[in-house]
Amino acid sequence: MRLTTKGRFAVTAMVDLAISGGERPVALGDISERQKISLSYLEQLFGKLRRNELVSSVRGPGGGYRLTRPTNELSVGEIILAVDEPIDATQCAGKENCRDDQKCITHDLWMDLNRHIFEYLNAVKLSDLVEKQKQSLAAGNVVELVDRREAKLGAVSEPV
Amino acid sequence: MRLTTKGRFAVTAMVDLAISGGERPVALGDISERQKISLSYLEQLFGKLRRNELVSSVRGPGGGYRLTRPTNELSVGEIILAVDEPIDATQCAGKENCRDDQKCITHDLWMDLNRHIFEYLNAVKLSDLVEKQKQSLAAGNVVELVDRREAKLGAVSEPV
DNA sequence: CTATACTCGACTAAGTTGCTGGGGTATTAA
DNA sequence: TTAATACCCCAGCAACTTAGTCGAGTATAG
Repeated sequence: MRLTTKGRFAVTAMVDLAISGGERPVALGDISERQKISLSYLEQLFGKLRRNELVSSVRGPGGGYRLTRPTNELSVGEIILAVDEPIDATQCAGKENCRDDQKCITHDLWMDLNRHIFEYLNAVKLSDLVEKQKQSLAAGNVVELVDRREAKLGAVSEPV
Repeated sequence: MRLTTKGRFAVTAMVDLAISGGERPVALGDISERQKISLSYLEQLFGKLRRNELVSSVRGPGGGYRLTRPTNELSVGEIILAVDEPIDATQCAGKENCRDDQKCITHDLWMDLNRHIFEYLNAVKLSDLVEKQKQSLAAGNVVELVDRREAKLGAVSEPV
């Protein structure tokens, strides 16, 4: 698991897609304008999202993208994995031959951390983000100004 | 919060330091050999760890690094933050002026995810990793071969 | 005095990020 | 049939990060 801004872009776009999407598919051009993400970059991201079957595409005029699943069955973890792709990050590349005396210490440790984070991100569904976003919008568009003090995804997980 | 291999190196090295460290400070050269991380790279990482006061250094022969705090007061989150440094990752750089109609959607959402992950990583102490590592070693050094099926940080947090 | 080991800075190859541009192809509507 | 829409794909790019090398220091134990 890697966490970079790339995944953030993807999640942002997917939330936008979820909110904007109704009957007709949503064009990347629209998302690009709304979220100020370059169209070509979005195309790259959505290429991966499509190949990972998180979205489906409709070509031609009136075309665009649609979610392949309801938002409550689409997790943030999946989205990030889809765009950030593989990345092994262990020196021994999955093989356990990295060290023979002490071995590479954090092999399992890191796997565990990774796994936990991934599990958390998998538990956060797109619907949670959409819900939260809609609340924000309903609350009068000044969310960021009042929000810093308390902003839980309460339903999703306990605070640690 | 960013999660890359760089943080992993730092955590690896810190676990090694915690395990190897006794009376005398631990030289980077030793960690370098044991963990197969280049000395110069370790120097860079430990420079940051030192400036963030997670370790202290002793120069000269017999010198090296020591943890500034007991392992149960040193979290994985701190280590990663120390080496990965700032990184804001929001387009508006903390300012909330990024969008005026819909604003940048995931502003808070992402902050929340970040915060949660950070809180988790903060809850994982170096002592947890050291403990786990010692168990692994005690279990006969063949951990990686049998481990893939079940490797929890049980004490630290519930599986989601 | 000398060997050890931290300290600091400059430099580098390879990879990633975010983006531009240019060519496609499928589909719809005129 | 043709034009417009919008996905699809690839090549290339500047800026940055990663992981590392190299070299020149400085503090200190013996």
